[in-house]
Amino acid sequence: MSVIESKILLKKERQLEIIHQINLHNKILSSDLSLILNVSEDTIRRDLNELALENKIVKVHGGALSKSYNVSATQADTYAYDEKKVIATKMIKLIKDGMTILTSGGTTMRAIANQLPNNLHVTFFTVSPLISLELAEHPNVEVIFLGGKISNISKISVGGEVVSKINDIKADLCVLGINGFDQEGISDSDYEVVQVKKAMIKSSRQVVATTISEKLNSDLRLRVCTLNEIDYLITELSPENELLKPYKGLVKYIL
Amino acid sequence: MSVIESKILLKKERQLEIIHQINLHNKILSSDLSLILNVSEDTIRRDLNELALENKIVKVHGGALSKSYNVSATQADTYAYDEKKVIATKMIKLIKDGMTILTSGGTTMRAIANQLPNNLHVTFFTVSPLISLELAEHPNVEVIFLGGKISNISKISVGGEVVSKINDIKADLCVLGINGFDQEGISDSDYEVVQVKKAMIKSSRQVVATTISEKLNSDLRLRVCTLNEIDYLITELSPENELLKPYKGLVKYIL
DNA sequence: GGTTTAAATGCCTTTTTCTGCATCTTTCAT
DNA sequence: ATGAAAGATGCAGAAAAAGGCATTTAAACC
Repeated sequence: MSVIESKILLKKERQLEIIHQINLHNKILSSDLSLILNVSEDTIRRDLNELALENKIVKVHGGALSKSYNVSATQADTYAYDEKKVIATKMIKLIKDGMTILTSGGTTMRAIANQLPNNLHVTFFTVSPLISLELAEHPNVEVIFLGGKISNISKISVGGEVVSKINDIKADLCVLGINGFDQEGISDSDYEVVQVKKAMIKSSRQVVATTISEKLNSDLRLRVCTLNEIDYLITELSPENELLKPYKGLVKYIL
Repeated sequence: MSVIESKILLKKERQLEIIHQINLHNKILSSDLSLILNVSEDTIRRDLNELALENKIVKVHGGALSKSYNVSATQADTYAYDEKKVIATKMIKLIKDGMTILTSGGTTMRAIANQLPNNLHVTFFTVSPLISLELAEHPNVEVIFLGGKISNISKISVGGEVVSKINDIKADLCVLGINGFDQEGISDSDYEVVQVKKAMIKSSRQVVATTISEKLNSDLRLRVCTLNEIDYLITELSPENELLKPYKGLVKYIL
């Protein structure tokens, strides 16, 4: 740790200290720096200007941010794609020839559909146009799309017709992409999506919840189901990971 | 760290956190962000506006959506895209507020869906996952997907269930993408697709056939309908073009 | 060491930015 | 169709940035 002495620092020293602080905290306020370094905010501002000009930091109103903190302009790719690929690999191990599988939408599900091996002979029921297309690329997969009104927000089909159609199905597996997950269970923020997911759970022998660990311990407005309704929880983490401890015993299997 | 440490965040930081939240949940409500980030909804709204302007997110009434809903194949590299855009422009002139429209799949239809002006209030019934997604981008369009088995080949839903569902609809307009077209009428090579298209024609007051001129004078194995069942023929050519002469009088309107 | 010179710093004033509030309009769901 | 929720807009106070100016400081030169 850098001890701040009352001694006066040279300009160069001070700027090094500023960079140090930013690397440490990813951000820093001009006012804090002024206090720490015992110079006026004007001086700090001038320092930050110089450092920004040298591309050492990112200057923002009120202070500065670390360069690494700043997201690249092109974040086009799916968020956390690597994590989702790990999840897909684990998920696919649960799928056996001849199964009937009910699935929702979401980018995690898309990764699963994408990674699916071509030799699997299974039937998928889905409410997501995107997933249906991804699945339809696999020659031995039968894809049934459960039609209905397409929600502008969630891009899956919703409404009474879908729900009643789901009720007529008896699936081996239900694979859910998750938005909110905590000790209380699965939650979501879209009323119509919740209705669909609830129906899917009810119509399946086993339920698999898939989510990247970041979504653990988040609670959204509407409840989809409780933890005891879930058979498998799949994240990109190893089952022994600390973050999964709270769910031990509450969910049958954690993969 | 995504953990909110200090109460006060810099504006840029806050916006990064917003993007993070959206990537995590695919969508987010302004009110939730206001709570999470401890600022007024006005500020959130301004942030969302900025981020939308930078094309980082998609803003909707009440919150924002993740931008990553794009389907792999981008529009621009579809075959004969320019021609299809011309067709789309002509086609869209036939659409009036309040209409119910029945559509098949195909890249021409996709161009139409893409070019659709945002102020149109119409209801689309479609059997194509791709078209449904494209249409769902338009806030004032209601999209109903007619579910069923997704054909691996044509990537639209087919089968008895779809056909009987179509029979229950009464649409103002049927917009067909065409594969084969000659003096005998419309033809196609996939049996299941033909069944669906036949049903669509039967359920619509008016039928619009759209095709690039390349497909004119081609005959495929299976007949979909004869020319007198078609109300409009739309190609990228001017109606006076030599290639369209053979169809004068056989089709009501050539655009 | 003393003087010169340029850089660095602090202070002040003027702009700009940010944010919340109030008001009015638009949109949405019932 | 109508009431409620969300959005847009203008305003004001607070905070931060920018630029000019004067003073101090550090270094360079003799």
